[in-house]
Amino acid sequence: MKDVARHAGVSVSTVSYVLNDSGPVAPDRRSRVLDAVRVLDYAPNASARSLKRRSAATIGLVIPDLTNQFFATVAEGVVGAASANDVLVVLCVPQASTDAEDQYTRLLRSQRLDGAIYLTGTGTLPGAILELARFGPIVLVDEHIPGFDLPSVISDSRRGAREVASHVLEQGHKRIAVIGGPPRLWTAQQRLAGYREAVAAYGGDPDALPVLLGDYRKQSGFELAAQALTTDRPTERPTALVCANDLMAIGALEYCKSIHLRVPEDVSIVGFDDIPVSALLTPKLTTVRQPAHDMGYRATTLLFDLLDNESRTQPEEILSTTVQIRESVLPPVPDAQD
Amino acid sequence: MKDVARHAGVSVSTVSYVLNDSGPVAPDRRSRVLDAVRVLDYAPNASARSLKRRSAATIGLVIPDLTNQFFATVAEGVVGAASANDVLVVLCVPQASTDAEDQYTRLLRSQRLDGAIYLTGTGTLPGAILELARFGPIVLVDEHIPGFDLPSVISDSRRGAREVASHVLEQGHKRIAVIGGPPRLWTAQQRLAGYREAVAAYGGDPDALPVLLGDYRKQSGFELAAQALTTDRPTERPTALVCANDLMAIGALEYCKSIHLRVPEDVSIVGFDDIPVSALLTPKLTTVRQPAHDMGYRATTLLFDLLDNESRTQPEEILSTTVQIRESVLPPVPDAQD
DNA sequence: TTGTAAGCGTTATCAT
DNA sequence: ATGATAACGCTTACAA
Repeated sequence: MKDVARHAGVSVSTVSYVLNDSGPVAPDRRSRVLDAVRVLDYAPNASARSLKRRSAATIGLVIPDLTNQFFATVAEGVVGAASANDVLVVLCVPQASTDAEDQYTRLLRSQRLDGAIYLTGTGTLPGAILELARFGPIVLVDEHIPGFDLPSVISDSRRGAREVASHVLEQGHKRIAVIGGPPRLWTAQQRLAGYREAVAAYGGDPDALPVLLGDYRKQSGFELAAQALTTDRPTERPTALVCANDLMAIGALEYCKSIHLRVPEDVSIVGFDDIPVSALLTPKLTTVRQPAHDMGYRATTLLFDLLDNESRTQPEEILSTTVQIRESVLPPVPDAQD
Repeated sequence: MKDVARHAGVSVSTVSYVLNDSGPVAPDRRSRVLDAVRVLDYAPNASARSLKRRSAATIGLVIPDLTNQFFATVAEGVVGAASANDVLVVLCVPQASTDAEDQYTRLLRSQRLDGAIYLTGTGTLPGAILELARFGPIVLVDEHIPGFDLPSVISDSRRGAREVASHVLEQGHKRIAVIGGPPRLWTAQQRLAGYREAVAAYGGDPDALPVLLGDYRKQSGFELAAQALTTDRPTERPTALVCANDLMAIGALEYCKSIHLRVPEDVSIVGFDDIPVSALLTPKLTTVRQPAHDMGYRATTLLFDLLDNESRTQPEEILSTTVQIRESVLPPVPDAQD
């Protein structure tokens, strides 16, 4: 930078002024500086800048599983919003091995990260998140810690769940089993609540709804489907499986195929998330679309608001979900033969 | 840090020595320092450290599309290796809009990134990569620029391609059409070469192999399948579609379904990559597995080698692929009726 | 409008 | 073995 100053015949502060528009500078000198920058092919040193500014223009993105396309899509939204603001995104994937949240607090405290976007999704304990939030702004995506009003962007899971369950009930299904998500996750609770609302609305007893709890992964969908569909009297077998996310729905679908139960003829299945593969399955999965990209994008702009305005913007945004009706649901066959 | 020094009754240099094991320090004083660190809950400032050390302990990961599970899996490998070395990974997703590679060179030059892992995949022009490589070490994953020996981790695409094509030929298919990838991508060339080798090995004329070139995306698989399967005389319709990646294979599969062509009874399809969804499709896709996670991991350790040893380690690693034989291939039906 | 100089929090050199 | 002290490259009062 000194070189630039010398080359342009001005002082370093002048160079800084033009580089940041942070001071008045005569037009001719400004262009001299710009020229020098170009000639010397100068790039400012970001570390020095961060040191001075006490901010690294970098946020963290905590994501439990990149191969889950819902998360991946959120991530693209985050990166999109961040790079539009010249902010870098560092990828944090909590390894089961190392206790990771501790790492992130260190990252926040050491100024390497100005804030973070946090995606839970497979049951991280909220304690870690709260710890994190003490040291810098963090915004939650599709998660909410009851009692602590952390900023977050969520989708209207409850309504989506209610609607998709209503769709199933509307088709005439009476014996429905739910494969829910990890009970400590807010989304899992919301979806469950939505399902129950639907049952109640159709005159059923929400508390009688059979619920099995999984971990949002495919494997648990498979296992819980096995459990749900294995019954002494076949006439009591559920005719529909309502799954709290697509991955588990896919697991359930696989289980059905493995025992030659036809979907949707023998058993209907619905999921939640509308990850890209869901429309590729046979049958195509009826599910609830979450605006994943948007959620990531909005979460990030919310984080930026928190970062530079002290002025609290609305700390919670709710985006809406839409039911995707596809092939995996059909009216149940009459009870008689089975 | 001054506070820590004061609290421990030592000088800042001693604190630095302790924190970095960078100098001799008496055991008692060392523990006094460690205590002070704990008491004051001190975390070193990373910006200052980078400024001094001229390295940010951060690498870039350039990835064209996170929702592609092959890339996502590579990314997990990268993050795994990086965090094992206390190095951060910043996510770079080239937005079509902004000319992105320029951004990355800035990032490298401004010391925010020590190096980068580069995944092409949909045809970024090599020029950009070379430009990048002038300013810092970058390692390519699953890509190779002929003539420039950039460090890279690749999988043995050609062999995988040869093997999967052989499998198809072995089943008795005579009329095969290839849906290839972007011609400027090395992987696309390799796979094509592999297919041709297989044809030659089976006594066919490799140059007579019908090849349509796509862009590795689902949509182009759909369109090219349409093109390949639309022929005046049905007896000349290909009985097998060999696709250079799974996404295009999936597109092809969708096209077949859309016109009620049964897979694999009417037409066999194979892909490449073995992304997770491929085993979920109906029929399950026969494909070639690339060791994606490993590729990311190894690429990253290679990058670290380049970073601290000047000693050139082997600049190109080749990992092996394995054909996954599944349901989407069957022997062709005899020509007569169609 | 422009330049001088004092930090920002580390690390590393050099005396002690 | 330990402690001053000078960088590292930038921003920003403050002075001119």
